[in-house]
Amino acid sequence: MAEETKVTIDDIAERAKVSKSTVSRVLSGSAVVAQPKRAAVLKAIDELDYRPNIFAQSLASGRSLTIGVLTQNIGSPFYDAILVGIHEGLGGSDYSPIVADGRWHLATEQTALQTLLDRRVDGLIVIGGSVQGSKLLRTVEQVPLIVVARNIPELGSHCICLDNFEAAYRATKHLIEHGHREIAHITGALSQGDAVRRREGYLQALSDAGIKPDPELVVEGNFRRQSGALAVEMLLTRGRMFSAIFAANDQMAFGARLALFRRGLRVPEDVSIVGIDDEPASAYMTPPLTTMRQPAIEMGEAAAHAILCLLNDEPLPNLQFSMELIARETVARHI
Amino acid sequence: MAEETKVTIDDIAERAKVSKSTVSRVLSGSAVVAQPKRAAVLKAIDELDYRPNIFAQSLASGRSLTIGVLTQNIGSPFYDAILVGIHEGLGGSDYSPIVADGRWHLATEQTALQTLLDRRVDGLIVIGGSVQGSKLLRTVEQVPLIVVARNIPELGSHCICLDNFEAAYRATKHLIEHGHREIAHITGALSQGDAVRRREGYLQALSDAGIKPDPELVVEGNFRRQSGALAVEMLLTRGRMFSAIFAANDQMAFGARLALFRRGLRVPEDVSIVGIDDEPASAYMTPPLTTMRQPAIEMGEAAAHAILCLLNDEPLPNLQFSMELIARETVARHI
DNA sequence: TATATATATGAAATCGGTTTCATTACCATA
DNA sequence: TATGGTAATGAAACCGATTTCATATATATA
Repeated sequence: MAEETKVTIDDIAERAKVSKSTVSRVLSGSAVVAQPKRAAVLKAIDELDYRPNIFAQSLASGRSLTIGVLTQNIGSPFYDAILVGIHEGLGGSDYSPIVADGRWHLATEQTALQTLLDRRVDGLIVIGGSVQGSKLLRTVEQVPLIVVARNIPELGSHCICLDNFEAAYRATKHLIEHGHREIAHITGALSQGDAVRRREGYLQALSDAGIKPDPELVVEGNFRRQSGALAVEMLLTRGRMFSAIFAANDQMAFGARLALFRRGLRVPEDVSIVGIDDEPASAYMTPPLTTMRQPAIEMGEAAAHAILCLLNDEPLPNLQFSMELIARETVARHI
Repeated sequence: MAEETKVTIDDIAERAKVSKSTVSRVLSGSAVVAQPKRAAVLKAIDELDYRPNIFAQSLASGRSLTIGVLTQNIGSPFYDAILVGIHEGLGGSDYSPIVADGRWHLATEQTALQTLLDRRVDGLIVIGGSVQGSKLLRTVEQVPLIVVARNIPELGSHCICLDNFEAAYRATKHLIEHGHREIAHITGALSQGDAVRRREGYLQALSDAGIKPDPELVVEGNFRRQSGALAVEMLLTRGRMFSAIFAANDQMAFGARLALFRRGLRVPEDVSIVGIDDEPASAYMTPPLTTMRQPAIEMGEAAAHAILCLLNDEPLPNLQFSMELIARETVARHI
């Protein structure tokens, strides 16, 4: 491409009249170097605008200064928010994240994981996903691992996740407390544990309130907007009455809200809605969506910090988070 | 961490009874290897589950198999959509993207750029941003570069961008054609060229229709939802009548829509809205937002393909994209 | 059959650092 | 003054691949 007079550590050593060992030492601070020499080295580095070759560094030291991030769906607000947090949390450290996308597809996910491992990441953050815990367990022997937004019992303390059951329970209870009894539920993809647990929380809240769950009122979605709209259509054609909808995430709540709009049903006057996530767009739905807030950015940051701790053999900080009910304007009292 | 009997190329060579040169050759396909030996090597690789050390590869070959992506705002739907496209476009190739975030902050952006360069990326994709063209021009001498969502004249053919002037012109014209004459405009952050060009398109469309632009009807936003809401508040307090709003992006259109809702103004009966971007959420606004579609994912994919072409010394494909009007339900005829 | 050419392979150099180990210089203690 | 210990430094080995170059073998040509 161009002149590209590559400056190497030897050039610095020569110019500073020291050995490359010494240059390496001032670079990494791995040993004390006499002040005059250190100064000479620094000066040479500056004058030649020297940039250590990261491959050579990695090869020799065995560290890549890279954190692998395995996400499931780039472009999804919730997952992206976690990524934001991770970037944030890694900022200032020497580590750069390198993210691979599993696209909620097992084979893709495994390939992505392998790619990350092949790149010899120093740490791994897995967001959601469906790779078996056992496989991850094997991974954890190779590289420090933190799991976000998914609970893997075997990995207990290394998981940053929330109580999905409880979140759903509280969301549903919120509706019940507003007088609703016919509460529909749009589930997430039931192949995912989170979706199942949320449904259980919903069911439990109903029975605790003495309401007999009606199977006709729950329809399976897939966590995406469109499925929320479809679900409402289905609910409506089934003909069962309902005064409220608990959607397993905000995306589906948006979809549901649009479908209701199409049918001329008002929110919240005719139908109340509660979602889960509190993604950035939720506050700007019309009307603003009542939802259970997942602190996605904070969780991402926590994951980054946790990985850094693991890398420095420091004890893990507290990784507990909980959901918070954000009562906005999509829930009305039902008479 | 564990047993970790690292398998190296020498182990493979030994087991397959060939030299490491030969192993390297079958690995990279850089030269013909006799069938029996090739088979032996492959067998050994498989049996030992050998994974080449990427640092050693990179150090020796000078290639990192890594594409740097400099974005400006992880978590923003539009930018994230481009990232999705890039991931998509790189999938299947041997290259992995590594993304750094400039956060629309010059110093941060320069640091991020330097990080990417220090990591010796083989190619660079810059999304938006404000680093001077001249600086990028110097960068382009070090590494193949593609710029997305920003036009840098000096880099002409390496830019994937759209005609913002025209998009704004057509969006405004769409409103005019529906009988609107008092059309407000919420600009983006005017420190960004895109925002300026969109405003110019808006202004031009007005004058071409013989409408005298009213400075009171344009308010500066910053491309974020909240600024859209604020802008509407401001417009309303100014007291100037307007029957339509052209927002420089969808995010601000969402904000505007919420503010109108708060004031009891109906969309589109009382006020029509047009945005720009057509981000995924736009189709789920209530009512669905009329907007100019930017093919973000496609642009990201094109950027990835273009970089790959550059890397293979192939000619660049066509990088022309254009915006398309997506007429949904936020524009009504004004009498 | 002798010679030229092409093909497959291995030995060794190289990429640019880190790290071990030995050496030297210096200071404190006996 | 002799001895032990410490601190700073350089030489050289090493990390694990790619690539150049030389060599041996096979094939084609005269």
